[in-house]
Amino acid sequence: MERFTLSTDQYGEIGFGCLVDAENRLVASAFGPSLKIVKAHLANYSKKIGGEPMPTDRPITHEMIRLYNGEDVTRAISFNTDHVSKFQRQVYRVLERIPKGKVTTYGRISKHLGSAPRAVGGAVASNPWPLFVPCERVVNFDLTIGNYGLCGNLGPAGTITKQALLERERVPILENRIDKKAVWDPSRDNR
DNA sequence: GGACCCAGAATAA
DNA sequence: TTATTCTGGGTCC
Repeated sequence: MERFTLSTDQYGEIGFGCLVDAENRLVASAFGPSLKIVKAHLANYSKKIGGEPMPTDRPITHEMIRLYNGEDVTRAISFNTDHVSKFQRQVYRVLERIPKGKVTTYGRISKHLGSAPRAVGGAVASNPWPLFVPCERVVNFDLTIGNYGLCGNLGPAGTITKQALLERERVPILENRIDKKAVWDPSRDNR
């Protein structure tokens, strides 16, 4: 049984939480409409991968709130990737390269990786590090916002949250649709 | 292996 | 523009 620390924070109505391992690597993060939901979600995740969370305070949730507000983190975050598949890691590596203020589509990522859009959708949906890995920057082929899961729950609240996040990152949005100018292609820009 | 899942894409109207 | 159909690939048992 691995030991993790669970730190949580409240910012306005929103609850934030981070699961961190003994080496100070981020195992998972979550945010949602209440602290209770976030705690339950992370406790459940921890159980799934065979860990035991101990509550503590860590400044990492402050970094999370910065990201939520469309700001940058103040230090490098290292991730514990032990519990995600190889394919997921490939997808997340692409997500991390999406510049702030830009978006890409499931189809573009799948073409870049030689995979299928729905498979990418599945991988993005199971992103353990929302906000730290910017899964909100992936939208539908037709540039509508698409879905966003809050603690694993899909629904209108997720889409509203996703749009708000993108707006704070200064992604141009015209009537529920991303401006074409903001589209970034993983195959064209190999920084 | 095989069944089932997916936060998509393409097509038709 | 919406509704329907078709996908391929990943994951879990």
